Amino acid sequence: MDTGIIENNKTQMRRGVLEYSILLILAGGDGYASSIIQKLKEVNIIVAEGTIYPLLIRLKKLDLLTYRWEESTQGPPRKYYMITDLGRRQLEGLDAAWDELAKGIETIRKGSKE
Amino acid sequence: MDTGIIENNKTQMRRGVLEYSILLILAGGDGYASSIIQKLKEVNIIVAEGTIYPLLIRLKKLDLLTYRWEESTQGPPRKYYMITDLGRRQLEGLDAAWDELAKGIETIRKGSKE
DNA sequence: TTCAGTACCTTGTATTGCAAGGTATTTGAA
DNA sequence: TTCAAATACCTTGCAATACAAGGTACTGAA
Repeated sequence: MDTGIIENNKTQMRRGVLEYSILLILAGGDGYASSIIQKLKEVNIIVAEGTIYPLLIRLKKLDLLTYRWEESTQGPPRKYYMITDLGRRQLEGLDAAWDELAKGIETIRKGSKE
Repeated sequence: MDTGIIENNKTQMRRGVLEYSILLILAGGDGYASSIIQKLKEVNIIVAEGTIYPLLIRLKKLDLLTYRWEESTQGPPRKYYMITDLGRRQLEGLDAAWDELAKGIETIRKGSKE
């Protein structure tokens, strides 16, 4: 595996915000694994299947998500995930955590250019 | 160990940007472990010693940092780390990676509020 | 019946933040 | 001199987790 420093760090950065991103996406509408991956890809956050499935299961176990099965006209049934009330509440905390982090980085960034 | 979902996620978010933050700080002036921890704390990025030492060693091995010893008037000598030319070049890539991620999150965020 | 497309999921590995614990130097008070 | 506190340095082991790789199952068309 290659993993330049940058590539590796992108993975690390992604790591921190994946759960947050998924909750954000589902707060905007229900989705199933592949559709979530697709939405993330659209904003250049690339995630593998092997990452997303365990993550959805974890969030479900924490009662931040639930799901329902839904038939598809194109292939096997889909597991549509929905955010719960608890999930929405936690999402507020994550919003705040992200804001704080982004602000922190901005501050350091400005300081390093004086 | 407690680890609410939020607390845990803060750790995860931090994880992704630690190397980046350290390089940013050192791009703004040399520093030693404790002074770096202090600067991070000032922007609410809390890091333990056990995190920072291995990280500095790793960045040194990658030639993104070097160091010099310097006497202190207050305690034992300090290992002052300095960013290298290679480090500065990599930092540009990390800047871009961060911008991309932050933009991605912003986009999802807006989408989830329609 | 076979194949392609889509969806689901699991296992094993590598990375890495952090708690906990340890060593060494300096200073100053007893 | 001796000891404690403050300040540095560093290492070990654990837990969390992204991902590559590999697997199962359903549908519809050739």
